[in-house]
Amino acid sequence: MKHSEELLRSHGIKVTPQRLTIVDELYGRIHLSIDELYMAIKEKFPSISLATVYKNINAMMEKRFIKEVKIPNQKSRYELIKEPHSHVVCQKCGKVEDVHIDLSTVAKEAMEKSRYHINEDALIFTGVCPECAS
Amino acid sequence: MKHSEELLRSHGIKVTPQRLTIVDELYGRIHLSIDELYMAIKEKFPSISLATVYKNINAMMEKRFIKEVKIPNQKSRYELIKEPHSHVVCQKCGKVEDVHIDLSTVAKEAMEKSRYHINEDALIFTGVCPECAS
DNA sequence: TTAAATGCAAAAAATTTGCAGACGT
DNA sequence: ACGTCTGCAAATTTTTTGCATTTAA
Repeated sequence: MKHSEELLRSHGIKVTPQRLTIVDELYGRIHLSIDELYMAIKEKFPSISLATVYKNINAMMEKRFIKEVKIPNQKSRYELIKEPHSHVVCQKCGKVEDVHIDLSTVAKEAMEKSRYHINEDALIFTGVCPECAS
Repeated sequence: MKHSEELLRSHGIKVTPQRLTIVDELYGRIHLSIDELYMAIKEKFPSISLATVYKNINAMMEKRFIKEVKIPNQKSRYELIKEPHSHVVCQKCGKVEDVHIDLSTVAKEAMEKSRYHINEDALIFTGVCPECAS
């Protein structure tokens, strides 16, 4: 069984061609905004409606297998949930990439200083990517 | 001269009662969404229009003395720019607080791993505040 | 067979714009 | 006096909703 189909099935959400395309797209490009997603899907699936994309993104977020990445000065993007990681975003070209950094130490410090019981973190670094730097 | 007036003046933006109220509001409550801001200001300044709030928030962001804080599962909030800091947000009551943590070590790690030249970070911890925990 | 998903159009929500009059410098 | 800001209404943009039809299980 295809990876994307398995993902939908295991989260108790109906497997439709539209949804498979959305998930496949997210496997391939990792971070996509609603309209990037919509346009990308329209190529493979011209009849899809924007409302369907919205409905599915919301459904998948409720089922907790994709999540929204809120990026400074950009539209939100969506990604499949995998192991915890942070993001770097290029302020020149807008590119977004994953970066794996252990945040347990800072999370511990945040708990001590804030007295909150922390269970998630979202860290986004803004800077200039190697391509734009050269 | 009032602190808020000085702030506007020093950023080359005209001092109006509406703007003073916006800045004062942000001094007092630290993190406010557009409509929290709008409603709060309406009390002191019933004639203010929502468009004015938007225009001013955008103007102040361009002048770089306030910034948007994008929070998971919530509307964006805005804050006056001060020394760098992170945020904790309570997933029960929605409260947002500052927490001061030194991120230079993780930023360095992000630079090494991503090869980006990092110059900003935005870190938000999600958890449960002491009040909601008890 | 049946509950859920799709696609459309319409509605609602969020944000921006244009412009005449008011106001700050 | 001049250029900017305000407030209103209208325009755009973004997201959600209702509903008839189709589709997955």
